[in-house]
Amino acid sequence: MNPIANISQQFAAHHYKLTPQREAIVRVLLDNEKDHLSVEEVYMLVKNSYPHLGLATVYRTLELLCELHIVEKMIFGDGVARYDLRGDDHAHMHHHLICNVCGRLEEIKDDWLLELELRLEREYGFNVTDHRLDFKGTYNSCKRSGCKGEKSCQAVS
Amino acid sequence: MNPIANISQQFAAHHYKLTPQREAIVRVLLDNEKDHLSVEEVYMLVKNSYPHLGLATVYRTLELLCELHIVEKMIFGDGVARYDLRGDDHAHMHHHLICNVCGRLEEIKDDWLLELELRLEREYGFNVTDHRLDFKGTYNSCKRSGCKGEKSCQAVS
DNA sequence: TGCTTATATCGTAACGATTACTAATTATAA
DNA sequence: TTATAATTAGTAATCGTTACGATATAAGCA
Repeated sequence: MNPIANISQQFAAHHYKLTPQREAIVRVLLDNEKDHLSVEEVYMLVKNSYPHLGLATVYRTLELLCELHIVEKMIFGDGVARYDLRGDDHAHMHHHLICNVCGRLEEIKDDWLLELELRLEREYGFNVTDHRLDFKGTYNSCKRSGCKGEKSCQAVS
Repeated sequence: MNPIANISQQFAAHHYKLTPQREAIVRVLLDNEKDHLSVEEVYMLVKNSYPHLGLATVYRTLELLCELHIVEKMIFGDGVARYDLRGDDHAHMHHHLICNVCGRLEEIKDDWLLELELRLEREYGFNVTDHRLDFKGTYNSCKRSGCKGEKSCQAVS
């Protein structure tokens, strides 16, 4: 199914409307599916198709999309929240490689932790609904070419 | 070695001084080693032993401790940064279980990912210096007793 | 078609965590 | 002691985010 129609249905199912503003925001997310956009980035991009749209609407719409589980909010510790469309296929598998040198953020679509989740269930009585795994380190290619300086003291995510 | 003396040495080694204010803050961290305190929490606690201490000093000191790798800054997405003493033994193994129901945060001191890190080195040319793994889910005990309502839409960390 | 009510938007003010800045204080060194 | 550097306190400024009041749009109904 056409993703916009699909999302429109999800809105309707929860008695929300897919207004032109909301649709413009969703299209930006669809067009940048690979990225983890911040609110400000979405705001800048959506201005191209809908110049009049307000910042507060972006905040509200992203929160709504999050509530409907269409996007996911992620906090990487860089001071801004980032949002990501969650494809139906890999519902909750968020593995990231974050490079100390160039700051690049690679997403890995692979579930490496199923076995661990079973273990948590057994040993801790903890039923996992979501997980997130971030690796901080250096790409060998970056180390050789030395693109940029290292970032300051920061948590992994 | 006495932890305060140890930390004092690390300060000296980097041409910093362990002032009374800094020591008071470090003691609060030592006394609450199990918790992940926010700046505000440290501030409140340190007021007991050093009532005159200013908030900015807490910020500065925690940043300094972070720079010296004595504490680690963590962003859990609840709007505040949290800090944790990093014991010498488990330098960078941060696994958390975050309960949807009661909000409890359990830390797991165990390195489950050594094999994965080797794989990243081989397959991605990525050398891991740090990682973090958060599981969001429900303790079976909480599910049964139903302590509190579920939190709003939030990222794992 | 009009009237009513609910929903959504806009722009901006308020908020809260963090950072930056200035003056005052303390330690260090000559 | 005097000069210099490091540290602190207090507060103003910053910045991402949220809340608010007024306006606009859509839906329901006579």
